[in-house]
Amino acid sequence: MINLKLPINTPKTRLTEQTILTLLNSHCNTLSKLTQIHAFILKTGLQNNPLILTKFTSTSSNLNSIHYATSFLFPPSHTTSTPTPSYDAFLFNTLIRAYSQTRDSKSNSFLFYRTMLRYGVTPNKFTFPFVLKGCAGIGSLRLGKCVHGCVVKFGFEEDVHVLNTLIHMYCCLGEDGFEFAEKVFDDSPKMDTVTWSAMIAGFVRLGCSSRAVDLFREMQVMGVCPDEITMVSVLSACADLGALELGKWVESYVEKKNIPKSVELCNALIDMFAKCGNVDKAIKLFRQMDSRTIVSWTSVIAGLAMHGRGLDAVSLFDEMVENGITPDDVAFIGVLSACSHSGLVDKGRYYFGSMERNFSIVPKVEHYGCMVDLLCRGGFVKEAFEFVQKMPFEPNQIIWRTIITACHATGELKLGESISKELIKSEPMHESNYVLLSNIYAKLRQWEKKTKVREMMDMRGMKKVPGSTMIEVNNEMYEFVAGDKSHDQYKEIYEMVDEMGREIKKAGYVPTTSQVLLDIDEEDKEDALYRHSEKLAIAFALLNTPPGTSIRIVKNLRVCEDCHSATKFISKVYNREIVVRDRNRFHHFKNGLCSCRDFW
DNA sequence: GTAGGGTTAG
Repeated sequence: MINLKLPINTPKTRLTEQTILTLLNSHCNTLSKLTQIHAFILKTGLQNNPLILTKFTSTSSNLNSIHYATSFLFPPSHTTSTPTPSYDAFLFNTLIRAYSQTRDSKSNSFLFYRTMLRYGVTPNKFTFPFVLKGCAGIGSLRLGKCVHGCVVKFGFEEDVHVLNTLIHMYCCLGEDGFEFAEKVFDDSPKMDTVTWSAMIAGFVRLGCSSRAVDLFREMQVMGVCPDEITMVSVLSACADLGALELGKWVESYVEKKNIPKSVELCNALIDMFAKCGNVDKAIKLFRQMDSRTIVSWTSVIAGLAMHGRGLDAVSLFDEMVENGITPDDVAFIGVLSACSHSGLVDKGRYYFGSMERNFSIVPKVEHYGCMVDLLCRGGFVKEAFEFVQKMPFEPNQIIWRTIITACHATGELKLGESISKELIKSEPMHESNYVLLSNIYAKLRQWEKKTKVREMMDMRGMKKVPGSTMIEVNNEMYEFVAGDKSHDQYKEIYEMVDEMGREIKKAGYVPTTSQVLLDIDEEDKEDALYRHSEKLAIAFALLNTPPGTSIRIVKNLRVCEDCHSATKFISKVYNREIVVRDRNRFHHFKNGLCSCRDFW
């Protein structure tokens, strides 16, 4: 209980006001203390004091206390025997800001902006950045445009803070919103570091990382200095592209320009190195950090998971817990996927169980998804199926696709067929559902049915996402698709591919033609395999990089069985370490072996 | 009392 003794002989109201403000400054970190202070405020009759109202709102840092503060400000009508308090813009701004900073209640920002107008309070220049930040989390373009209209109506369309948040908000509203972000950006009368950062981050969020990098270069040409926040987004873009050389350049740029290495920047560096194939460097940076957050730990754990270093990931997770860091739901996704990629079925079961038992974290659908994947890859397809039927959620599309992939791999083709058909019914515009069904028919050698699936896709105007491989050579990113002839060097590349084929065959490579899901003869199948984008990229790398150096490539889909086998031989015959990032994980090929131990 | 950033199952 808070002990309050009021000194004698002081003007009572003034003194009480100060006491409450002091209390709010020092005792506001939990809901129960806030409740006690509230009781005290009611006792003193100061519940309408504007200073106290604002302080009470601004000190409510977690969601429960914000809700509590709200119910204090806007009590249910039957309890309002006291006169209506005097609300001002400052008070509303405080409340709107509090909600804009929450994870799941951002929409209340807009709600209280409306309440503000209803109470006849005019928004000021601080109001809109908060409201717009809230709107960014709601995801409605219509609402966003409506608030944009309000910005204009109240005459804040030239305020640089407002403009920057406007760009940010539109960037959070998907492709449709993005057009408006670009328009605001292009028309901006004042552009500062934040304006550019917001737009660069927007490109990354939309998955247009190379355009984000282009914009960063443009920013430099325009003479605007990037800061640590800009660099975080640029590093995200590098991570997404798998552009290690560019990422390293960013790291040295940060050093050279003395850009402060915030925790977030270090986390972004860790993530970049892990996603660009150098997880050891990520660990090194992590160990050098003075202070780490849960995100730092999770980034390394997820990085190790991606590289198939499950045991390292698990021991880092344990080390984190031993260090008194409470894992959150994201950290569990990291450790569970680590178990999954390394076949650590029992460990995965243990961590899943410990979520609620030891940390009171209720597993979300993603965690169940990890478990399904873990069981499927571990060969327990039947158990995975039972697990899905018992789980407290409706399984989502991702979970069904995991099971179908497992059915394909383990030969449970009839089961895979029936689930795929159901999936197509429920989600007819998702092309990968058709691809899965078509692959199953290919494995069953039912060419007619397979053709029908493809026809169905054509009829609905859908196309299979083409496989593509990216490679960074001399700080440039090159992209290859199957059968690509757009490159200047294409003749040499195809000659190299032929040579590679001859050399690895001598070493014992046998093409895995069953993977080619077309009804064509074996020789043509072999030809189709040689045109795969990853083989073209590797040939390109062999031609354009010094002997003995490692080759890093990034594939947009999962690496196919034949390319996996061929790459093992190439690594041996040409004495190259080849690091392949596919859609799900990394493969480190060295001396004829792969780090995934053919388990992926 | 204002804006932009880091980890997330296949």
